[in-house]
Amino acid sequence: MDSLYRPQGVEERWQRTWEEERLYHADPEAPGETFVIAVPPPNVTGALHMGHALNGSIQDALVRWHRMRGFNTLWQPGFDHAGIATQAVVEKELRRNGISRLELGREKFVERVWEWLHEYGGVIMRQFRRLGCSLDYERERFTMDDGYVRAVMRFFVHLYERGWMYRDNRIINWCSDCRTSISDLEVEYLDVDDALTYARYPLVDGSGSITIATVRPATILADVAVAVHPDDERYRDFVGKQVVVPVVGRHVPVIADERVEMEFGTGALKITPGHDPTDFEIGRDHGLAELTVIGFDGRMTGDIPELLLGLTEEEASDYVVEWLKKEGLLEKRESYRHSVGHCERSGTRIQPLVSLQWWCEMGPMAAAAIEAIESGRTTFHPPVQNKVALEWLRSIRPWNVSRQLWWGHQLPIWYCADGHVTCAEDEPAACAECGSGELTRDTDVLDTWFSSALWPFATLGWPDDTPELRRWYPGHVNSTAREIIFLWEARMLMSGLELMGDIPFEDVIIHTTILAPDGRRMSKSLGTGIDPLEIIEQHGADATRYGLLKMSSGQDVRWSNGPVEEGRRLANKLWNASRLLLMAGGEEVEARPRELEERWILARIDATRAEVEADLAAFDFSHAVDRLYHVTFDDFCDWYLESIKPRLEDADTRATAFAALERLLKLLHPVLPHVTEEIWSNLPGRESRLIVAPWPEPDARFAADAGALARVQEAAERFRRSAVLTPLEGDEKRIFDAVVRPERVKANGNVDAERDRLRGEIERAEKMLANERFVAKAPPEVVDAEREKLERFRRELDALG
RNA sequence: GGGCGCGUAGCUCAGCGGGAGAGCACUCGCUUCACACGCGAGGGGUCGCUGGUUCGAUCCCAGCCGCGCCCA
Repeated sequence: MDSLYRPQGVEERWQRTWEEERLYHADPEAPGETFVIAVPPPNVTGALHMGHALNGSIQDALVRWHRMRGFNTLWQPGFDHAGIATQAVVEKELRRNGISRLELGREKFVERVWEWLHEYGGVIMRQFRRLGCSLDYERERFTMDDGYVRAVMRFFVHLYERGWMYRDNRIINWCSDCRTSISDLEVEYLDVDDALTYARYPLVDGSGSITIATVRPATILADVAVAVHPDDERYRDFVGKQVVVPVVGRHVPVIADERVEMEFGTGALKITPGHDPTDFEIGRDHGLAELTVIGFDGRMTGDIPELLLGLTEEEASDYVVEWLKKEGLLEKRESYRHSVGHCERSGTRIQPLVSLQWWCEMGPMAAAAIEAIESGRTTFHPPVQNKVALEWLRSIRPWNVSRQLWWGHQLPIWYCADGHVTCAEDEPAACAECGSGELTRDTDVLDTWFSSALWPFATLGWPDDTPELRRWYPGHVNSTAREIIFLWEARMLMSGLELMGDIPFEDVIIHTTILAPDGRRMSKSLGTGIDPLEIIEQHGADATRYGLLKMSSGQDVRWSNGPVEEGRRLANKLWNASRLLLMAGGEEVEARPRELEERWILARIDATRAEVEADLAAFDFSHAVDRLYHVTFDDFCDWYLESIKPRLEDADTRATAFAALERLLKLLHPVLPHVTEEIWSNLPGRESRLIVAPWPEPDARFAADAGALARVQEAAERFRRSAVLTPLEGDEKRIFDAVVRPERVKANGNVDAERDRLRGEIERAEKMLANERFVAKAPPEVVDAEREKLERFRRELDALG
């Protein structure tokens, strides 16, 4: 054994071994209480980033812990098909070869996507393996698998039959770059510097004009009204009158609506239901027309002057502003900074657009999810996230599920020539309404998250009644990043309750966000990302896992190498501690403590077991890992091993030491699986793997000795600090001599320094106890504790003479 | 605009009503027969600011100043 632990090679070897020996594999027939986590399905085109690595470390720690505890444990792997992202990647490749998607045609294009995926897709599962994640890779699922597609169709038809799926012309978020609608959750709001244009709309009766303010002059062409607040005195007389829309000359009414902000601009709002979400709502309530003048390609269209057709919005805006100026209707323009929706994938400014799309009514499903959270059947961690999830569910709006893409689950909707709608899982022979055999399928596909919502049970075979589904649904834990709650957890809850009649998981861990070292988000586009695989190469997967868990305290943290290096030192320390024992030899592994320090370390390890269990159960990984670090360095190495060194040739001592090490390795395994398995394999008489070794049972036999070294440790501290020897006897003296070896230590301090320290302590305690109000009002146990401390310090000072 | 959170040692972070902690970095001493990715010792903090509650506040409350996130 090398004196320096080198994870490279060791880790890959165990990763292969565990998987080849099928130790990651879950069997529905196997006994035991179940523990199930469905991995948040990563994007099939994606590569491992720090968030995945953190989430993988968290889930694997829980999974390994439960597996050791004898649970029937499933960690379900797989991918989602990432409609927009995948289509974009393949389109980009096509363009490099000078081919457009449209030239190729839908069928051929989809074939190309599959080819691309077979070649380049799914790398992330290899990367999860490299992190040591014990997913049941044999069960890998993809949201585009045949069986999964059937589940998605079943879900859609189910919702349709419930009356919750409908087609409607409503305002959507259109990305003219991706050429599809996107959901509200895929819109990212960014501050943008714009100009606010103040334009006068003359009254038709010639009695004056009303001035509106807009950041989008081009949309004036689609105006159908001007709205003012009903309480706004300035405009009271205008309500009910008609104004002339600039450029197009349309006569539109001035209406009153409470949604108008009196303080904004002039207090008069132009209403463009075709291109603004608020205007759309107002328009619907007032029965206004929904004109659109910007098309799916982002260019001007519709019933507008011919010379504007085909212009960009910006060009059209320039034209409108010039026109206003020429006509004397431009009051002013001023710079204006505001928040504007952008497509989170392409970065393009979102075009709100009225468009015919399929919608899902979410209210009833949300109500069930709300109940599940309120009743505590599903709990978010940290608890504040319960509120966040509830808030969103309570204000839920219809979900636009149509995407104008080719890659994804095509809607199970067919239209006949008369426009009748037939919804069916499989292609129907005839129109459900008129019997016509001439049917065309809706060309849209479903939002990727529509299929991900089924992940916890579609991966287990739903809608079939499979042994897996019966055994492993409902699952237990879901772990994710904060911004995914609404996209995924909320929807999995809703679909699980609706289709399975039960929650998909009991606990949702919303993990820490790891920021770049400078405090910005880690992002590929900003160039602030740190590649976890590089960290693994440098320090090992164990150290990386340790570091990530150490950083995972709940609060967002800036990435630093420190915690990872701490993990590397821990692995190295453990390795060398094991070397010491292995080099001493011995064939037995049995706890038969003869000496105080042996009972003490067994008690300390058992206490750590309880603490680590409590931490893991509370999803407090940072503290769990911290305890493991200190019990290994401080208790096991610095005190226990040092104190048994003089007796290492004794068989009982070695057998007990192996037993203690074995327990320590078990506690560390969920965090540092590789180095612990490697050491385990070198212990005498190993026939099974640590990964499936039983987690240590509670062992109270030595609990009474958990504090047995307190006096020795205090004496060591005093001696090292001031060279003052505390009189000790028996075991305490023997341990002190073995660990501290006072004969070899040159004193760093002196008796005077120790006296000064004790005098300071005494002064502080005396001052507190001299305060009558403290003695009268503080809880008696606090006062007593202070008195005891004072006595102890006085005793110690006396002992120094 | 609505909501949430954070400002603690040079750095990254714990602690959250009774003597300010960890890891790293720094200084000093150790070629101690497991480990220098080690062992031991040490320096370093008006716990963002201002008030309030309390016998006692880094911790609770209010306001302010910075920083960030989520949602619209």
